[in-house]
Amino acid sequence: MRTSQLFIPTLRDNPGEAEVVSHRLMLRAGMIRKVAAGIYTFLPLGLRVLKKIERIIRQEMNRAGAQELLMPILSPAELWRETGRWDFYGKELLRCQDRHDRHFCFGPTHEEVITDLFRREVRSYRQLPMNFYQIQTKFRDEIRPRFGLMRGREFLMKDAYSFDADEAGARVSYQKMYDAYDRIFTRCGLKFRAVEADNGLIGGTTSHEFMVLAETGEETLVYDEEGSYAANVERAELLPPDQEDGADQLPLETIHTPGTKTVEAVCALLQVSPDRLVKTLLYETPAHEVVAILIRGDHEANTIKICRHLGITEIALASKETVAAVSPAPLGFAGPVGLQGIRILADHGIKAMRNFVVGGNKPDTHLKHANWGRDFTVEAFLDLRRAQAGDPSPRSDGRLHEVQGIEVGHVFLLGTKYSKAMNATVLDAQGQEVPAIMGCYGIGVSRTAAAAVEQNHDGKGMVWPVPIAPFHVHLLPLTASETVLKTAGTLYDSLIAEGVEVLWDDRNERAGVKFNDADLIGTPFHLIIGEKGLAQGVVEFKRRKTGEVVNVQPDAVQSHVKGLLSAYDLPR
RNA sequence: CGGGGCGUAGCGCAGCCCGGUAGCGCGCCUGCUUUGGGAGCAGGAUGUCGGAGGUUCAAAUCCUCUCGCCCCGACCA
Repeated sequence: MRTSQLFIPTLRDNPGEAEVVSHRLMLRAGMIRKVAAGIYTFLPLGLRVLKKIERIIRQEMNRAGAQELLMPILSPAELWRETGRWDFYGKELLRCQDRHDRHFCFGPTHEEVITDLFRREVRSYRQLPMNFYQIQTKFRDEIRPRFGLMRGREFLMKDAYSFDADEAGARVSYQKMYDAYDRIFTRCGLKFRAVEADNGLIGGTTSHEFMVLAETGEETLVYDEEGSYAANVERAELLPPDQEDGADQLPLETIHTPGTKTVEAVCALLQVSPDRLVKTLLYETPAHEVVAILIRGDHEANTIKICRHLGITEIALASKETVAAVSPAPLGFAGPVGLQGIRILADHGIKAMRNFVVGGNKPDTHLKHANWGRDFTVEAFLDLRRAQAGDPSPRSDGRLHEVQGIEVGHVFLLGTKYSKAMNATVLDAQGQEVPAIMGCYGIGVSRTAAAAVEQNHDGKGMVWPVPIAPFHVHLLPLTASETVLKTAGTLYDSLIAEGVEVLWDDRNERAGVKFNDADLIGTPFHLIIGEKGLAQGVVEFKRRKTGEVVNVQPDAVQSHVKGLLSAYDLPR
């Protein structure tokens, strides 16, 4: 493709609207343009990347036995009412009405639509397993779209849904998808990690997230170097301590600690380390129950774990007013000793502690040498805190490490949540009607493109992994001289004939402009043709990622490129 | 939804405090020269100053309302 025939409006300056690197570079490289908050047009170059990713996904989904179909963007309210999600999904579900005042929504996901299809068409366990997928535009009316393609409202997603007659079959279907995802992101040329994840509101029992590793990722993952455990930090399990502190219990001491509201301040004043302190966090449930959570001073509470233990979906730190109603202590001085009428749950790290410091449950007071059991009663010791680097792995003798990631895929074993709600059943071998066991599997296609940039860029621009690069080779004739143009034309034709995707910068621009645009666009290989090289009978091949340059004779270019590309499993 | 910031030429910005000719750089158009890391010279085009009201002889500038965008938080497959 010639640059003169491809709309690539590159920008020299950083657009003011973009903060994160993928957003900035994709705008600058002329890949995307914003239409409204979280809504983008893909320009030709950006679309080529999406299509590459799509091709890899299609191949691997098909190989895994899934069948492609295409569902509508709009779906009728009735289906969503059946599962209760018409109300439950909240404002993220963008709704509209047609001319007959019938209610519809823009699909944020398609469990309802696919389950409706399934129940109408499939009768017998003999037809299973089945797995349907589509690559389609989704709409989620996010509270705050941001970071360009990373969290758009309209985005391209691959979603798949598996149906099985029994749990064992469902696990096989799940594993197939897990393996397919592993191949997909590997083939995309991305560094990623699959981690155990929280099922959240979608329900079900098992889920894994596929995370592209990037410092700018919003998600935090923990893993042990043995490879035995990797999880989203919000999910990461921590085992109870295996031994308790056997020290003698010392007498409780009251200490005057005016103005020391933070863990740091208390530790500085009392000359103790934070791991000798227990903080008392007062949370309020949606039903206005106040719960005290005890966490070691150097640890952080994990609200998702707290919610799971309490069997609720959301919880927030109690307001000043609520705190005042249950404790005479102002914020910063809450403590478990003498706390009346509310549940006290402790992270199991507390179980190993003796003679620790707690808030005094009254103004300007802390207590030293507090002990659970003697000074206050804990309803239960549970896993309530957020994992952090250095914590012991729950599956090995190793320690956990932390790394940032971008969620690009999520696989769920759903169970029967949707099939039961919508009465999607098949007859099993005994002639009994059983609800289908479902799984659902998503890949954010446009987000994968953005994540690839977050992971692969430098000061000059993007550095695309070869399999998803918009082009393989960027052909850069540096002058308009006859020999240079002739060589460029010949090489272009010979590479195109071999199926190599070449972007030929045929603009009458100076070398610097072409180099800078090429670096910005980030095509993996630059084929540079200049007078200097031709005088010595060579053209130059530059690898974008390393800047490494090799001279090649024009005759040898075709085989050289074939050699370079043969190292990759390219989508066809 | 809470907090913060920003809307002035295609892009990046200045001007606003202290009201009085709408500017700079890049880009764009024409011509000539130039051509290995964002060229030079000469000439040229481009603005409902986000929108609506108000104050004023006079509003990009002051006031009120509104719309949009970005960032932080809450939230999130």
